[in-house]
Amino acid sequence: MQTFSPTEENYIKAIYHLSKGKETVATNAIAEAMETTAASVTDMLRKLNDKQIIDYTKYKGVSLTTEGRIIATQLVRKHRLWEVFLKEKLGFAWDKVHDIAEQLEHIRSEELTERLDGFLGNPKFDPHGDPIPDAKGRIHTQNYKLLSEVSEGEQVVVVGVKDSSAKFLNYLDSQKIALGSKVQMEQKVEFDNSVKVKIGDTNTMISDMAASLILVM
Amino acid sequence: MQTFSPTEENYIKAIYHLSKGKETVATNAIAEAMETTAASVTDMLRKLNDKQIIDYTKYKGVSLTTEGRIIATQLVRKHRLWEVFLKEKLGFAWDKVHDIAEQLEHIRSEELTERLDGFLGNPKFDPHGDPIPDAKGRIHTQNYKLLSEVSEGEQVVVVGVKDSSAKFLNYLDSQKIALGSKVQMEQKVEFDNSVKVKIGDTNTMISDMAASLILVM
DNA sequence: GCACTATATTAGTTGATTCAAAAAAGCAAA
DNA sequence: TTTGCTTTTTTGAATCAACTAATATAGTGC
Repeated sequence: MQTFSPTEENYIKAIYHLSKGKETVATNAIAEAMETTAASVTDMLRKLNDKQIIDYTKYKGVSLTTEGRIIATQLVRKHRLWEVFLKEKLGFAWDKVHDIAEQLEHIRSEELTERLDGFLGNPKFDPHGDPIPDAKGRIHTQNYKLLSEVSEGEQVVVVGVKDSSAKFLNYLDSQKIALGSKVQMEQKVEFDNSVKVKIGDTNTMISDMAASLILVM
Repeated sequence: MQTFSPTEENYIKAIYHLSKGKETVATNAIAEAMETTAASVTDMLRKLNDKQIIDYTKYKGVSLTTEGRIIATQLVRKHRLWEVFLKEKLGFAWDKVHDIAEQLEHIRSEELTERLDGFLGNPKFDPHGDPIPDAKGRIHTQNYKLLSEVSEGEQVVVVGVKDSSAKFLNYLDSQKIALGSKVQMEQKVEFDNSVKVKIGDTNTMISDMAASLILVM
């Protein structure tokens, strides 16, 4: 299996992020994002094209190949998992985690990534609220919604949280809310957007703040 | 503050480890340790000498300067802290942690190191039993001894453990042994090397296996 | 001083990354 | 379809880190 230098990986990531929405990414767009010149980018594009990471046609922009997309999502996965670790476990402020994660994402060890994921409780979102791809590179944002968005009468299952601090997890514990819990939306209070839900046989009030951090489907 | 490439850092670490006991380290010794040629080493020595990391006199071998020694111990500190993390938190086997720590030790962030240290409970030893330098680079091996080495009648204070797995820490908890606990050695049993100690007002039997993992002074 | 070993120097290679300047391609309006 | 403009590519080269083979020199034990 071929490996990539940190610089190559950063190019791959940049192309991935710039691809959002667009079919192809322009050379100049990459140059701007990487704070370098178009000439350097063209150089790297030829290299990544040879390695079959991108589909590159001169003057026509680039797109990631399937393999390129896998590499990119794995980088994003690692980056965001490390961000969760830095914030939730080491207590870094959420705005300080990015730069260190930028270094940590280049550590090469699949086993490390998977063990870290498990250790963190398979988080679905990083401290900035961005979704974390799973080991296969899938991001399932669209399937999820927030508990605060569920309609009255609807029954849903808890699949994740956007905040995995000890404080919030303890709160969930005390309310008997866990991953996999079946939750029935009983009533939505207009006044403060809090919600009344039924979990098992008991009714519980949950504030809007908490309900906006609980992911369900 | 000047920074160093991973390769430079590896040279510094090698010189540090080869300095054990000796006054100076020979070029060839470094070449062998780094699996390279003496010529490459000489190159790097000149470079590190210019950066004031080592004292280098041609044909006379090298030694680390004070600054070099600080950098080396910080690298060792980071390496061993990450090893503890990988083993105790992520559940890696002790013989698998070295290679990944070899990568992680090059991550640049003092705050990361100090927060990691705190998160791990300021461990004094890595999974191989090697001592972890503190933030100031000090290694206090000589002050410590194992509980199993204490003489009858002696009173000591618990300052660390060599195994910080949940299993062992739970055991210590149940025996009311914590960091800072005063322990009086009552009796050493010759048959199985277990020890009888007094903690507060209560007497407890501790097996040789456990007593050999508890650091006291 | 001789022979041997350790070390240093020289001169050059490789690979990664970058860039300035010039050329080419694409594009769109006249 | 020509012109003018923008974008992109190519060219040619520079830099840097790391390394090495071959050669020269220093140190050391006898």
